[in-house]
Amino acid sequence: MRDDTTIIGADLLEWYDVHARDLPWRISPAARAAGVRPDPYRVWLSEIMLQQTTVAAVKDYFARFTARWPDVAALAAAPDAEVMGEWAGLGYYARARNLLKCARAVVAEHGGHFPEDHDALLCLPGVGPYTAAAISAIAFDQPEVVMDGNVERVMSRLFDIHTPLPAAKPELKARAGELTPTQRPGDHAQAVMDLGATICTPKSPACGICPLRDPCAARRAGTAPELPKKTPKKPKPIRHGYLYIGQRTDGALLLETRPDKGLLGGMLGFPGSDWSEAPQPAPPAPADWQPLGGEVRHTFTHFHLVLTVFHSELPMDTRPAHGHFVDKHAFRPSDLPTVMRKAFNLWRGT
DNA sequence: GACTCGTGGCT
DNA sequence: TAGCCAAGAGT
Repeated sequence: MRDDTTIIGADLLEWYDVHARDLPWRISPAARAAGVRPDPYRVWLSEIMLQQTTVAAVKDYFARFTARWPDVAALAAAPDAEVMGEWAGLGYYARARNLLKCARAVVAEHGGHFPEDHDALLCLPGVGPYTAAAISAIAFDQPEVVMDGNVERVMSRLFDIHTPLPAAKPELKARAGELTPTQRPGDHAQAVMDLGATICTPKSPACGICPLRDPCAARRAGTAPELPKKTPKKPKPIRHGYLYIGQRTDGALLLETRPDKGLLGGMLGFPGSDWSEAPQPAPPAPADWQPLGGEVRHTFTHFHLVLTVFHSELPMDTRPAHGHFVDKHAFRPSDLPTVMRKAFNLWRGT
């Protein structure tokens, strides 16, 4: 039967066959039709990187990761510090910690192959409802309902749903489920996301060239640009902190590997105070610490941070209370998360 | 359901 | 400029 949802699905796939984005981790719809299957490892890696992260930001990281670790076994065997360093700058570092846990679990518990079963995928570290469904759909062509920000936006507009997020999620998922076909479910999932990324965009949606402009209820009602509704966000407080860049006489830098839990967990950084309204100075070793001119300003998801950065030369016999010295030639600023790299650049004058 | 958890680009 | 936004997961 050709009900409305079937027509929408067909129009979407027809559009996708022509307008699918060419992405490094993707099999084109033509190749897919010819029987080429995506590499589950690359699908998984891309989906983890793409969580709350733009395609543009992911591309270079994906290329470096796959060049350095071509398969899940290679990644599983990598030292933690190398993976965290390669992830530095991409953000949400729990993803990198879970990435390694997941790779090692796939090797240890699944013989180095990603499980095809949705529930088994959901048990893997860092794989939640979205990613499990995405891997099932894209890598294994299973008719799972893939719900991400794009799908939420497209569904809320297609059906003119004004219930604010996140309360609207169950209804939006139900609508998405009705549209999910049994034929080419993987391409369908990617088609909805491509539509959301290129046509049904958050601001100024290109309704005039949308393949779903006829059935779209929000287009008809003129409400597309204001959907989906969202519950208002809290204002971000300002926190302050002190950071200490110590350089030993031989050029080695005093750094610390941050604890796995919490902000920037598992990442390399300069030692410092807590980040709060009124932080206590916390030099990692007694020295003549001097403040750098200027401050480091950085905004995280839920607060603004202002760091006062101190620097000092440290004698060769320094035994720091916190952190460890990293040889001048072994240190790569690119191993630092962005806020720490800002402090490094302030010190070096860039 | 409410928080925590990064970053860079765009308006 | 300041806020909004991106293929969410874990607690």
